[in-house]
Amino acid sequence: MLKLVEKDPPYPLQMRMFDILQQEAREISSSNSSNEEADEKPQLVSLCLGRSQHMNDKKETGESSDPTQDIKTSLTLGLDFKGEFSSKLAPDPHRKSRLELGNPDEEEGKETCLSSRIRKTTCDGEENEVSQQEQVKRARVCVRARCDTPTMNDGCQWRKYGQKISKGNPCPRAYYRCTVVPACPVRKQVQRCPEDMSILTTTYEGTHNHPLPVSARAMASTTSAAASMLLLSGSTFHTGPSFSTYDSYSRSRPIFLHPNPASALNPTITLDLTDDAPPSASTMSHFKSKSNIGPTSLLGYDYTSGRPMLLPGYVRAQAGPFGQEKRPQQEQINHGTSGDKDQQIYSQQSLTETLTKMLTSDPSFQSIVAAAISSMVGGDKAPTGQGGTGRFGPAGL
DNA sequence: CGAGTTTGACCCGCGC
DNA sequence: GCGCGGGTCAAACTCG
Repeated sequence: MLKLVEKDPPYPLQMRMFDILQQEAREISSSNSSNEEADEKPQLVSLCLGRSQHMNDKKETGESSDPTQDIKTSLTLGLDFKGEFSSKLAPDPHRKSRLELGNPDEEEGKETCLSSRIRKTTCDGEENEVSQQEQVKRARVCVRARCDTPTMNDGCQWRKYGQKISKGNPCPRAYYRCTVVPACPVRKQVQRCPEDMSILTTTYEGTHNHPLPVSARAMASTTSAAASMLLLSGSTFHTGPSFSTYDSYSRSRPIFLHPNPASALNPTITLDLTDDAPPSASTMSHFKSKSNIGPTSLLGYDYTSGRPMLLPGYVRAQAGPFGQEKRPQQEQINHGTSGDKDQQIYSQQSLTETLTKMLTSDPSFQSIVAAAISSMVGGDKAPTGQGGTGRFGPAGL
């Protein structure tokens, strides 16, 4: 860990933050693991915050002795089901059908039959995991945030492979595929909100099967944690009232979680990071009107109180050389000065990191999220017992 | 020239 | 069975 700081002297705060994040994620992961094994609940979802089992395996076998490498490879986007990649659990139906039609797909082959112990366990196949696989297949994490750029910069490299005008939304939906490694199954959909074009909705699906760049880990762990909690609380979302964490964090801007009515078959947890929700909107919008950074960048984290807080200087403190899209062609079109662009990059990084902290470091916030999801699911599937109280603690604040 | 984007066509699931 | 809509493919195109 210290090596990281030395290695990257201009960004010690970021490194320390990830250090803390990693430590807490590890604790949560280990506690989840033990709880699940002990209770043998049918739902084997673990809140691993994106840590992939195969990384742990590598560590155990001594393949990765470098602590730096350990950190760099420890987080993945998506869910971790007992160490199995959701990529294997959630094969592309189209690809599958094409395989059945006799079109060999080398990538698919690589994904399912090459190296790693994870693949081995998957290939062995366990029928009692079918339901879990189905669940993983459908789980998505949707992030709603104000963003002027065509895509939200999450630190990963994405390649656009399609665009579609969806019904009821004049804004086209863009489809991106992770290109960090050719066989990475992670995809994301990006679409602007028709009511407010400044709001960008990014939906992540799948799990990275490769080490993530530093700038991508925050979002990865965030979405992973959110998705995990979603699955812990129930596999099906029904329409219902939105939930706000505002009451609990009265002095911070709220983060909303609400069901996605359009995703009944694909349970989607939506992390609403926009500021258009009452009642703090007025305060924040005032600030925003005078700042080019945007409201999300103003949300910091108070290590003393353990709560989110307004922290105007936070953006700069978290600034780093990461997060550049490999080909920011469209961003250049849409942006005037490079300074503005930098600020937006910082803003997005700060957003994801802050959210990650809130999800991973604050038990009370986890309780809130869990309670919110439970209430959406119907109230009778609260994450209690081994899956709930043990991880999220009592809901009382 | 390689990598990424655009865009029309195609496939598949789902509802009627 | 049919039509619709979402998701993906792949050839053509653009850009550095």
